[in-house]
Amino acid sequence: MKITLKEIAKQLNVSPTTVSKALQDYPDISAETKKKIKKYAKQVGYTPSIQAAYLRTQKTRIVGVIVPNFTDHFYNGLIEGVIEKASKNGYLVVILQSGDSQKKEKKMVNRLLHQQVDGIFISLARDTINYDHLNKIIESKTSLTLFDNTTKSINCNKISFDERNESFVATEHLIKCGCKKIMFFRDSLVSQKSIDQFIGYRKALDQYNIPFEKKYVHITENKMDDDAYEFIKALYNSKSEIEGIFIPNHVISLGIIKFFNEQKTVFHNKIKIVSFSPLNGQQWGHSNLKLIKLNGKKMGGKIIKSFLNEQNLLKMKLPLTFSTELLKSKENITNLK
Amino acid sequence: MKITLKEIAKQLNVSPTTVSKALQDYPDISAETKKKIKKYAKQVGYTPSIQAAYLRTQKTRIVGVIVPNFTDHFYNGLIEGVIEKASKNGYLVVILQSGDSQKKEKKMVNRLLHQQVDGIFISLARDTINYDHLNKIIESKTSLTLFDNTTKSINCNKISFDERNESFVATEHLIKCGCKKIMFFRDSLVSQKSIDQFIGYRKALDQYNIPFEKKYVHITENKMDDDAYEFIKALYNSKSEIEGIFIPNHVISLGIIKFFNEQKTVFHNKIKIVSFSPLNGQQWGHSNLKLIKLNGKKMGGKIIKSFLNEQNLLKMKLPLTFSTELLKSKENITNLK
DNA sequence: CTGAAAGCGCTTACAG
DNA sequence: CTGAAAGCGCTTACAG
Repeated sequence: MKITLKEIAKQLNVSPTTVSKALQDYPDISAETKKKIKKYAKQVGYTPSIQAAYLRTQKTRIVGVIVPNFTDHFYNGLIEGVIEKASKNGYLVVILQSGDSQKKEKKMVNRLLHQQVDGIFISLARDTINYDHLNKIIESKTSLTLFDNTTKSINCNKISFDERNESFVATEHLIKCGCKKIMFFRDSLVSQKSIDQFIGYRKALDQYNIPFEKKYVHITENKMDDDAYEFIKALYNSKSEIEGIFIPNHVISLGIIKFFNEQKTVFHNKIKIVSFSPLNGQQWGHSNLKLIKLNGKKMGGKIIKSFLNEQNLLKMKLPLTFSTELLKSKENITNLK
Repeated sequence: MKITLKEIAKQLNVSPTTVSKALQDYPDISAETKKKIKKYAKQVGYTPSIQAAYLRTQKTRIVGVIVPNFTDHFYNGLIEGVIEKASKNGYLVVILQSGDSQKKEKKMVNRLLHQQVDGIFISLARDTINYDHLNKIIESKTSLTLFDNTTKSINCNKISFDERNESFVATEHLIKCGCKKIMFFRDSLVSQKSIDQFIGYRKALDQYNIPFEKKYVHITENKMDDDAYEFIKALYNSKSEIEGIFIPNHVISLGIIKFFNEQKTVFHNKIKIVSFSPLNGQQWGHSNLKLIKLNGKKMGGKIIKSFLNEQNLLKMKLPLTFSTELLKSKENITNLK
């Protein structure tokens, strides 16, 4: 049924070698032969089996992406960007979700390695503190790109937002709006991303001589949105003096917004919020909410770009060099009243 | 570097055949030998190369999903469901987006076929009217499951919502709320899904003796949300007498909601809306909006279930039988005031 | 310019 | 119960 190289060779009275070479444009095949073979191959709709070729090329034309979750729309956009750019370059993309768990993340890396994908791209789970699995990827000569939540301990291509600066700007904005008592939500005590966000927040407070108070930092537990919802509700009922909230995470903001929409008036005009988000703000209907847009799709494209670059170096047998890219959010916060 | 079957055989002084059989639990290998080989394999972390095995087994352990877009959160949930269930069963999932274009859909099917995936799952693009690519899948002995937007012209496993009934119930509900002039949004004139939705809408009107008026049906163009936004805005400005709106599509509802949130008061209390949606309603802050929840994740799981079932029949060399499953929405509409 | 041969890492029908 | 041999569909170093 399925047509093979051998079959084509037979039909055309040449050797399989010649067919294979012609299709790959080897310079030692005559133009005439190439033309004949290519024409016939096209006619019968032949394309070499990727699986069979793998045995020799060691390439599967598949890459894998591991994200913490699918709830955060940021990752949906990112995945879209990865798939779009990968498709254009002939790669298929396998998607996996770590559930923000180091254990699952390790399992998935193993599965991907087992499938012998050409590249693995990971936004680390928020509790990942051991990097054996990442070293294993590198040892197996598979391309590794870390994005969004990365780590300094591993030497590979990295792409993330300039979390420190973005958090500084967000916090500074709340301060400039007159807020002094500013809540900060944190989803992890160990992830690089969360640490950088915290540093940015602290830096802004310091710069404006606002004392840091531990009680204004809330660590969200597993169900980030529910946790945030309950927390803000309790805060509201306790007649807290909070003036501003900085939420560096879309999922957490879902919980907060849910509460605000339930309350309508009261809280609305009192508390100012800045949140990182992949969405447009207007849909939420909360005038004191300002979203700093994070463009996941763009980051997705950059991931593939860095991967293709590495593949190219590999092919040319050149030494690998790694880069760390810091992206900016899409728009600055300016119109928070 | 990478350990092979041959290498293990050498270390253990047995033949590669024996190792292969032991690892697959062939009954003709002694328990003792099996134990020894398995232990060693585990110790050195050996797993057979999927790529190499393919040449004989013709299985890649990869399946592909093609959805119209990633904008509709319904598909995000669905993809999550597919990945979760597939992972549990040792399959990796490749995700592709057709952009609701038949042309792109065909290209992607070809790419997936080229990779020789074990199964392909498609929600057809809304303009797909030619099914050659689907027949090609079937001819190549690859499992095909159609979901969400399917077609009667192809014989394979199918899973979708009971669109006719859901649309009937939605329309009926608006009628029971006192609406007579009910708008219906439609995203395609040719897709089975859209046709069924239209039939349900018509049926409800007929049953309650409400004359069907063509002007109450609006066909959304490419950018569904923007189109819907502009349309509802114009409708509002023209002081239309519309009383209720039935939106059978989440992306369209995004445009409508955007407008309502801009208007706040006026429209709010006048027009009742029912929309299919994968989201929770409370976040939108529109009291006259009722969402009929479509559980994408559940559908995703069912897709894999039907696939595994087919793979099983194939393995047993039993004749294939196909099923068409109609799912219900998660909750009935009851609390629309 | 062309092709015979080896080999990538497995699986399985067959022989013993 | 074990293993030699063929073969899955390609690619490429080598010979001519």
